[in-house]
Amino acid sequence: MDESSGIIKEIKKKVQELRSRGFNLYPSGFRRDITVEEVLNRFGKMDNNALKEITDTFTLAGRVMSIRDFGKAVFIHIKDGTGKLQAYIRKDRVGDDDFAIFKFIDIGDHVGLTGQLFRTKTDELTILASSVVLLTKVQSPLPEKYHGLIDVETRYRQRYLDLIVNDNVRHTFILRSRIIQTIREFFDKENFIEVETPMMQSIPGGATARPFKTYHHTLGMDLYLRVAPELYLKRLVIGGLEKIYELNRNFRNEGISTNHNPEFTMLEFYVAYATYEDLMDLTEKLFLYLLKKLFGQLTIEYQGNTVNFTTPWPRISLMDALKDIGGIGENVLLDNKALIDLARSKGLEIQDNEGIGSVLARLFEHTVEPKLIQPTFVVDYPIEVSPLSRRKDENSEIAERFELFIAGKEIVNGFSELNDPDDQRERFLKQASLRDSGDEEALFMDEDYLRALEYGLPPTAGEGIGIDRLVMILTDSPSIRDVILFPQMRKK
RNA sequence: GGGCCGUUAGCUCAGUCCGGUAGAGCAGCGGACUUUUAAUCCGUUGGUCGCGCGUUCGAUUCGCGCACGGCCCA
Repeated sequence: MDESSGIIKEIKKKVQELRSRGFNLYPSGFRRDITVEEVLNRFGKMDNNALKEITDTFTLAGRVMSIRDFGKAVFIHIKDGTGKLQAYIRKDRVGDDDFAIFKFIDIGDHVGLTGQLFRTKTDELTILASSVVLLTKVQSPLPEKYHGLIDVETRYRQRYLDLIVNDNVRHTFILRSRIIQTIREFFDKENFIEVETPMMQSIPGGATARPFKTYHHTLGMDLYLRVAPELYLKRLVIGGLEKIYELNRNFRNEGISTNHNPEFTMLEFYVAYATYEDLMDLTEKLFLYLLKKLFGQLTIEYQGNTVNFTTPWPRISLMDALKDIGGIGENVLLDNKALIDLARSKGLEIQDNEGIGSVLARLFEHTVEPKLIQPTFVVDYPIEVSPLSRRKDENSEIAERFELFIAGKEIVNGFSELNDPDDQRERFLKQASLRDSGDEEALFMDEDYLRALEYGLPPTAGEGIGIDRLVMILTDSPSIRDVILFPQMRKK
């Protein structure tokens, strides 16, 4: 314990000194009667003459963020959950004893203050303390006030420090909360109900992704953390819950990058008696609601690009996107061997038994996706990469499916649901054979889900929205770790 | 999995190319100061230079390996 650095030793010395004087460094029961934000709202525009009329005293609490010591008087800034306010503590106001104790204060300590408001010479609204109490003593120093905390590793591992020191981080997570709240509000208004389905599943399903595996001791069975709630939500539609959504965590045992965290937040929603085209309309409506409510405008800046959400958004087929945006010639698109050669020449690893639908999808990811800055729906995905989607009536190799791209990122995946149990069984079988040949992302055969489909899933459309990526775009954050409070890190 | 970069005081960073056991600012500590706000002024403490091995008389510096992190690629 005593191997701590000099600065920590100094603080611990103060702690000992104060304790030996019988001081409680962690008292309970202090109550504030106003927050910084309320002070600023009520008195932020008053000049000193107006403030003199206010004879009330106020009691605030907050963390000490800076100290300017003048001997017999001290200026500090305190910060509470709503803002920052200066306090002026004078020996002749708080008394010799309290002032002597106050001299032990460190940056980072929580204090309670009572006093009246005034403006300083430099016109800053300030509370002139008539009493000061220590509410919580820090025993570790805060990062420096001016440069803040920059080291990204420390910011993620000790997010509390990041939040204390970096106001923009705090704003990002407050905005994240408001985004999620507004999404729920939208779906409530649209008469959806929110449901919760299992995170621990005996057969993981709903997305082609490698799952995390765990074990239930009492039941004596393997369980998987869900990669998607999809198959359970469709069971509920079968059960007659016609408009539902779930907004919660998914887990995928895959790499970590600026766009991927092993656990991430997903919104999925389902509408009975609707098609994927209806969902594209609903998605536009949702985004307009979010943008207007949160920003009061339809354009935002993301990493130097202006993104304009004005509807309608273009709807372009995957093949057209490859041709017009990816710059791939029509003759190549229609020639399987040429496509595979092209993909390999771009550095993609294509297995010999890989289907052409998969090659197309991966070429799309590589050549088109990063270029889709403005909101764009891409439609008509190959059936091969859409094992839960309904086939188009006019082309059985194409799915009634869309994805939405914004700022070069896949944000949304939606489709008309496959509700033919026989077709679904065939798709599962195809996935199972992929799994047998080593594809750990392929879907598991799910007899229980097939049984549910036998009872009749009405024509239904469903959609998933990656909430973390959406929050990235709406908060202008370059990495998913900037919008997840505690991103996954290696053990140190 | 591969490539590149980083890891030095509590924080933010120099120094390392060209080897001789380290500096600054802030923070801290002591002192002065009752309207400052990156307060100011005087003085001052603080380091297993990420870890290990190697080369060398001598390694924070050079080499190799490892750990953690970042960016890019797969």
